[in-house]
Amino acid sequence: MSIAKRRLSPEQSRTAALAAARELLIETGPQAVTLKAVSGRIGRTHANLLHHFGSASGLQKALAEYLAQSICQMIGAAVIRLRNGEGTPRDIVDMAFDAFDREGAGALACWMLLSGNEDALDPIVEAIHQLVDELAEHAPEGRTLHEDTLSLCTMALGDALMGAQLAGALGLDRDTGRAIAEKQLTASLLSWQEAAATAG
Amino acid sequence: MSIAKRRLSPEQSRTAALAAARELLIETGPQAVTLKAVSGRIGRTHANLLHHFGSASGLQKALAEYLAQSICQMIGAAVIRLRNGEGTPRDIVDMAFDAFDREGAGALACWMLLSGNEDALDPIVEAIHQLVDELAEHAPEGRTLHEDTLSLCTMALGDALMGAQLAGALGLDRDTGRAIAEKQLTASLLSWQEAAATAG
DNA sequence: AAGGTTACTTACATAGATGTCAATAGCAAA
DNA sequence: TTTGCTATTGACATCTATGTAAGTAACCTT
Repeated sequence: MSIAKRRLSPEQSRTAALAAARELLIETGPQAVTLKAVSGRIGRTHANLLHHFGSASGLQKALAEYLAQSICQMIGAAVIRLRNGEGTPRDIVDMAFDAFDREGAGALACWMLLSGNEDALDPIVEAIHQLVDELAEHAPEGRTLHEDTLSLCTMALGDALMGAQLAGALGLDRDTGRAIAEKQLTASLLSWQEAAATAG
Repeated sequence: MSIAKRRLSPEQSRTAALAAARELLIETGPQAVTLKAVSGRIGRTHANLLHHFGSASGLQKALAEYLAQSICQMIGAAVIRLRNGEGTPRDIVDMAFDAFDREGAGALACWMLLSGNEDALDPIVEAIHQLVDELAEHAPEGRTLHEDTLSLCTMALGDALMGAQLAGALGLDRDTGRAIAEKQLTASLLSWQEAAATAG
């Protein structure tokens, strides 16, 4: 009766599902990431997703992990490039803002928190933690990026969720938030370099 | 058969419902603000809420309006007090952060956006717009608070949603976000006062 | 080729949220 | 008191998301 599809490896299935979930998240928002919608997009049934992810919140958690890791990898690489004199602070700012905005990390994090599914946020925080730790290894003594990271992530999240509406209401350009963040990060990095020059 | 409760005026009913909805929002999050939960808390039925608010999204929109107006009124008063030499910039920062955090405005705004119910966000943006317009009337020439407002609201929203987790992961105090915002706002206000002193 | 593992499906079950509608009854006005 | 308005309720209907269970079939191993 049932015309079973070609069998995919669990790994392939999970990857396809997460890609579809990510698309839905970015296109239509968190509410659109349902078992039915995701499974439909990859040509399977919702029971299939339950088979692979155990539960709906299992899928959410896996999506969080997937997004957080790929984004943090991207940002980490950019920071290291900046250390080596390639690129500008603006690149970092843009990347962080895009991660929370266009890449859907903001919507995801927000979704997790609001749905009370707080432990599903762990992968995101974990990935940020890991990124910062890694970056700290290359930092000058007595100076960390922690406060800059906090400030940048906070502004990027807020901007992703409400930036467009706020800017519109205030008669400002859409990228005013980015510009402010860039100014702050640049100033902070400059003071850092000066401190390092003085110390060295 | 049915033992009808004492009849309240539509105004009383709406007020009681909105107060209950606000409590639920702050205590348990947006997902808890359902017709059943809200009506149960004020001792009515969910059909009663539908009678007064028309629909579930009608209730949400009314809640948004209610929160936005009360919060903006509070902040506006504080800004004016600051202008008159009473209080510190930190008061403004605290108020904005609390509005998005403890007062539930952040969760509400986020909820609106994520549920695709974007027009329900209008009252919030409208209230902010109104507040800023009102404050602008008392501002020195050629200088507005718009960028400061954007920056403050953005950071307050981001901090409300992810501040605790981020600070924890980065080994920072919970109020680091506020401290950063305070530093920025203070600096901006100082440059404003200097400019005003030079011009005057 | 035979058999076992398991990806996959269909069908069913459940729970919660939203919404409709007719009926009841509190309250004010006549 | 009587009458009209409407706040309020209970019962019912629907829709969506999630989850369960058992059967089917694809693929790998032997």
